[in-house]
Amino acid sequence: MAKNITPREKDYSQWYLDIVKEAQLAEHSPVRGCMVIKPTGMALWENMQTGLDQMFKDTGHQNAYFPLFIPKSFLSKEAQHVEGFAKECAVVTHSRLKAVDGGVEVDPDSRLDEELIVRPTSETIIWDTYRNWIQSYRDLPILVNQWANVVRWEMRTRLFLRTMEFLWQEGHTAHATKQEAIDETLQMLEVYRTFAEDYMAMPVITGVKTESERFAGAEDTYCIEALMQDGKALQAGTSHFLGQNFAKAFDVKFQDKDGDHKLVWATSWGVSTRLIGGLIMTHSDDQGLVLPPKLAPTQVVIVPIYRKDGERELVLEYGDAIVKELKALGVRVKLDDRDNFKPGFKFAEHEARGIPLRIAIGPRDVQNGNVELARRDTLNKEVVSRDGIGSLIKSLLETIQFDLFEAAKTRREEMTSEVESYEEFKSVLEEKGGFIYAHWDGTSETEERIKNETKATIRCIPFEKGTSGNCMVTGKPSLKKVLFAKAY
RNA sequence: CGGGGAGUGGCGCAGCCCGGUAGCGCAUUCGCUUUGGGAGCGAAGGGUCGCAGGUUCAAAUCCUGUCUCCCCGACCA
Repeated sequence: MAKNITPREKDYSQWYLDIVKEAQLAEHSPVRGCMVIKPTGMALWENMQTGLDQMFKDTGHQNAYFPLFIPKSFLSKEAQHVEGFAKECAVVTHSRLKAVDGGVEVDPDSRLDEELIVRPTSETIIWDTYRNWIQSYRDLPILVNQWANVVRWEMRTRLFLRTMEFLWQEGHTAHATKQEAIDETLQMLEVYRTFAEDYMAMPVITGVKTESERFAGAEDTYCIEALMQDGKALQAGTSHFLGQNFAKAFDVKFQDKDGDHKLVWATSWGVSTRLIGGLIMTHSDDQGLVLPPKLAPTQVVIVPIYRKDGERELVLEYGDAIVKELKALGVRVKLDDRDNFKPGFKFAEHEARGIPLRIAIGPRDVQNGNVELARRDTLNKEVVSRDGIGSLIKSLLETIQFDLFEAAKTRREEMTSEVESYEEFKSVLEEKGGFIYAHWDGTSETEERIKNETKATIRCIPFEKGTSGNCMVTGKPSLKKVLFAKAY
């Protein structure tokens, strides 16, 4: 195991990869562009799933599951949608292999009449299904979510942030009215904002995407945008108002109270394992991963310290009692009783894995009725009384959760600028990076020009109120400043 | 898909230029000593050198092809 996580500054990518590796979250698979999520990483994702899933249920949604394979013809039904995804699809063309001297080859006789696409997203197959589910206004709304894997044949991949196959959830809802669909879109965006901020302790900016950044097939794409420690933005979640595009493409109509047949209004929304990448880049430091208590698979680890066998039993017994007490309070706690590692090694290892709180217990502590408590986020250590440890830890976990969010928010604010001129924009982008608010004339041409010249994109048109002014590039009128950044 | 770098025991690397039976550190196993910030000594096990061809008496090393990974671009959650 490496002694240290690599220093940042120049080598942010390497720093990121080292954290993923040292924290045992995931590793590259021999399969091109794919990733193996290790048990520790999966435990983290499961906690995220649990939190999100509960929020979906609380807002009236149910889970369902749709096929992995999508007939090619489905994908061609919505013009914008095809254009967006056609270039990155895995296609199944055959159904059999046959043995050929020691190996296998694709059996040419098994060619499929219609190729199957491995879903890059499920709008098409779901809307094809919804057609049969929806007859009357009484069948609406349909509020369904699916937890699934999807495949996008990306040119370049990066662990968690962009892999060929990734895990996600995709919500797909159908509504009788436009307003109801828009409300749903915004409601789910708010769910994502709440999850990012309250669970992940990752502050986000909410807003709407420009036309060029919009989801293929959507009328409006809303998003949450987070800022990573290297000053690059990460699109952490999207919620789309799909209008009637998919209803038209898949002929999904319902008979309304007034007897008229009407097209259904749609939304879709999703977040993926990319959130784990965002979590890593939001909080981690040079000691490794830092996890917010609400999501940490293990919230507290107890490290026993001893010299002689008698001491080992003594501290383990002391530690066991604390484990029981914390478990009874619903704290996820582990006692690290491995005898083949020294305490110092364990300290470093648990820090690299991001466990929010560490309790060290030596004979001295048992003697005095104390424990040593160490916070992962601040790396501060203090000796506290063993009595009342349960309630202290409960409140400390909450404090850490809160402090992580505040620290991340402060970092983001330090990395956020507001500029008036294009020159200023370029120099801030060059020297500081981060989020930059600037006026823009609302055209794709200007947006494209800025992107080509600076690599910065419009992350979103924020919901926040702003004042009008003039586009920093063309001088044309602008209603309010929009959010720019270089992005992952 | 363009430009750059790299694939050698589980991990990190040396060896390659100049061909001659594969080495170091960490990890693993065993023993003893250690244990309040990544332990020490001794012994042992483990590799068709990414893959496929070619040159050669002989290939990790030279040649050709191919796959994968990393970094920078274009594309994207």
